[in-house]
Amino acid sequence: MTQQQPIDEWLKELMQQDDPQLKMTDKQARIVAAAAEIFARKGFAAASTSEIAQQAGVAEGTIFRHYRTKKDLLLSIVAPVMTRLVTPFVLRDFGRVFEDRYDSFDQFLRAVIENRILFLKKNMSILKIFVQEVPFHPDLQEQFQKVVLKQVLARMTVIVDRFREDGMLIDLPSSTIIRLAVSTMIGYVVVRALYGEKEGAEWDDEQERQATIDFIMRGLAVPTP
Amino acid sequence: MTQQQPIDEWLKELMQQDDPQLKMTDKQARIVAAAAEIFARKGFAAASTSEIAQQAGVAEGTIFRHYRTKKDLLLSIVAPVMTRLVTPFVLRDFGRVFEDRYDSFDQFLRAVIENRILFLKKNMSILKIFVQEVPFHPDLQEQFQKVVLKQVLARMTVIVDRFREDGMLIDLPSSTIIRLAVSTMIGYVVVRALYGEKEGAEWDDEQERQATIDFIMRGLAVPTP
DNA sequence: TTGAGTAGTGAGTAATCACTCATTTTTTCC
DNA sequence: GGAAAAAATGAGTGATTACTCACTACTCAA
Repeated sequence: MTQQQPIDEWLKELMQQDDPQLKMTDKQARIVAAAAEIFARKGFAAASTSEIAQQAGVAEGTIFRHYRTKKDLLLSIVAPVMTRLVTPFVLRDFGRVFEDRYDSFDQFLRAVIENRILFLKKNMSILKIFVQEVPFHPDLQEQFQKVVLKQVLARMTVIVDRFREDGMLIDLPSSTIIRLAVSTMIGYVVVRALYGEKEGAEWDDEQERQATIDFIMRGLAVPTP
Repeated sequence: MTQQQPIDEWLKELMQQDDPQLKMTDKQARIVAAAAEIFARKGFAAASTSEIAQQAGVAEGTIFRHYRTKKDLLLSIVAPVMTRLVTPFVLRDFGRVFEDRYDSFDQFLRAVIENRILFLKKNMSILKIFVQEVPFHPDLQEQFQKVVLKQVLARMTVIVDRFREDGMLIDLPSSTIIRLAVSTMIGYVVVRALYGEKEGAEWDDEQERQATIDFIMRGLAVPTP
């Protein structure tokens, strides 16, 4: 199964935590892995704790020894992904990006796209769970808005402002520029995930990626009169 | 509640059906309305038939007199929206569009965008249910792929091919052009739905719409060397 | 070796689930 | 107005739900 691998990869990190408070027993890790797989496949509401326990090879009571409620289990899987989503944007190192490292917007775009694609590959199923459950959990929405949206938007606004002031971007509100660029990138990522990685698909990834970046760049370039 | 209105509007059409086989009793209509509201708010799996019956002011047994299972009820709400999604694309009248009516791609884009925005306003909550449930119902996925995707894609490919041959679009695969244009439009629609119609939002709809169309046009125009 | 603390268990709980069906109410049509 | 048909009812069904708890198994420091 294609979903197993990224979960394992992500789990490995969780289990190798040095902080003893976050350290997991073997059975706890199997619970999280089983829950993640079943949540992704059936959705949170349709997933039963008994099925999770069975798939994890664990007694049902064991789940509730580690997580007070089923929702706690969901949050323990889904919440960490949010901070991991923001991480590259708040990193000092990434902050330098828009000061002097990249001198063209499309270089910057390509860096972001490549960085986030790697992230997606490792966190696909957990992100799927997150996207599926956000509409039904106001606390998740709130957390996402405060932790992710605000931070990332603030950082990106700074970048866009700088490029616009340098005459490398069209004169539109930063929010509009970000919306256009981000929705185009999300479209690329979603189509790629849906049709790009199937067997009989004709999807030249590098070509599509380049076309996407070029499209954004032409759309956001200062019009030459 | 903002969700009530579009449901009612859509229900009115259902109830005014002339085909006696599709005619609904008053109570059946109330069941569908209640189900749509609760499915949208809590998700299909978390919605209970008893709650639907209560909100509809109907005995629980009445639901199962009209719908064999809870899933049948879901499908009766969600399936019709798919054909309504395709309708404008297979309409004769719309077919003429790309023969001689519109002579520029951005005129065509604006027509599509305006047409589909009207559709969205009337079918918001049902579309929300559809998007939320598609991942968990393979039969819905299959139906969507066959009924919507194939038809709409085929039609759009013809349009794009014609505009490209007339030298009005960049030389990229039609599928790529469609992906870029559609994902940008979806981004506009989604952001508009999330942040555009709130109270304290600064969202100049006409300006954003024009910026979006312009962005697509610049991105897809033949590059002038 | 012992004892304290943690991890794991699985039968048991009340509540809720989708769905049934015998019965009653309403509508239809002559 | 009365009989046949259709619509609606709600108590009842067994299955399943998330979660509890008394108990056992294991780990590890003293």
